[in-house]
Amino acid sequence: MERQTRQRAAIRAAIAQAGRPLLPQEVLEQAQREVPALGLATVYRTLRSLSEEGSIATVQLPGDNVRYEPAVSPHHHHFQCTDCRRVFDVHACPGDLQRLAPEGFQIESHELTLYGRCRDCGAPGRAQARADLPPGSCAC
Amino acid sequence: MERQTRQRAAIRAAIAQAGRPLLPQEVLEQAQREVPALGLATVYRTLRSLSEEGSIATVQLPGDNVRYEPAVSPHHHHFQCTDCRRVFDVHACPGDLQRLAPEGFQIESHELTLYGRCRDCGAPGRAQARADLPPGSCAC
DNA sequence: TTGTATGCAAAGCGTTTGCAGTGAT
DNA sequence: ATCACTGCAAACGCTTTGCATACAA
Repeated sequence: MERQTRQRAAIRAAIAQAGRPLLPQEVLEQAQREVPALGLATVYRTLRSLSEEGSIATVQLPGDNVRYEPAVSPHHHHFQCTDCRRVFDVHACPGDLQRLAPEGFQIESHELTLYGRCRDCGAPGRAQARADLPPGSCAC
Repeated sequence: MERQTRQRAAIRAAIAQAGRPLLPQEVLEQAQREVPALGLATVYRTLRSLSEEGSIATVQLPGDNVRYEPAVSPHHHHFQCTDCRRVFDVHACPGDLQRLAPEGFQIESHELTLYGRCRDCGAPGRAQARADLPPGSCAC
C-alpha cells in the first residue's frame, strides 16, 4: 500500500498549485522549497505512481519532455508559447475529427497542440520566436 | 557547399521510398543495405541538414521519437495506430483553430495527432491496444 | 518490527559533438 | 590540395534503476 510522506505531499502540492503543466525538474524545484533534500529520482518515481493511480495526468507535447498536471479536466488541449516555452491548458476542442480520417481508419482519441504567443509574450517583435519548435503554419 | 556522397544518397533514398515516416534507427538500417559501414552519427547529421535545407520534414508525435518523411505535402497531420504503432499521413485539417485560443493568445501553428486503429489492424479485439499511448479519448 | 519510500550514484537510451582520417570537388 | 563528410567513441540531457538507509505503518 502507499505511504504518506513529506516528499509525496510536496510533489502533490507542487502540481496542484502550479496552474500549468510542470516538467519533472520544475516539480523538483517547487517541491524542494518544502523538502530541500528531495531528490530527482524520487520525483520521477512519485510522478509515475501518481500518474498510474490517476491522481495526475501526463502532458505530452510533440518534441518536448513530459509535463504533469492535476487530473481534473476531462478533456482539453494545450497551447505552447513559442517565446517563453510555457504550456497552458486550452479548454476547447475542434470536435468531430472522425471526418478527417482516411477510409477504414477508426479514430479513438486525438491530441492537439496549439503554438503561438501567450498573453505575456505578445506579438512577435524584435525578440523573434525560437526556431526549434514545430513549423506547421497553415492558413486553415 | 554540400557534397554528394554515397551515404547521403542512401539516406535520401531510404526516406523517399519508405512510404511512411521513419525513425533514425530505421533510416540507418535501410540505408545500410546500400552502405553497410554507415554510422548512426552520420544519419543524424544528414537528417538534420536535409531537414534544414527543406528536403525532408520532421514528424513529432507526442511522447515518441522524431520521425522523418519527404517534404512534399504542404500541411497535413498524422494518424498513429494504437496497435501496430505505425504512423500515417492525414491530408486533412480541422482548420480555424484561433477560435479555440484563450483571450490574448495568438495562434501561429498547430499539431494534430489522431490515434486509433489503422485499416490493417481493424477494430480492437482480443489483441488490445497498447496502454502506453496518450489517452485523450473524448466524445467530441 | 516490517517493508515501502528515499537519496545517491550508476546505468540506459536517444541524440549530439570532438577529432582524426576519408574522399568529393 | 582543399575542406566538407564520415566513422568512432565520448559526451549529453532526460529518465530509470540498484542499493543501502530512513522512516511510515
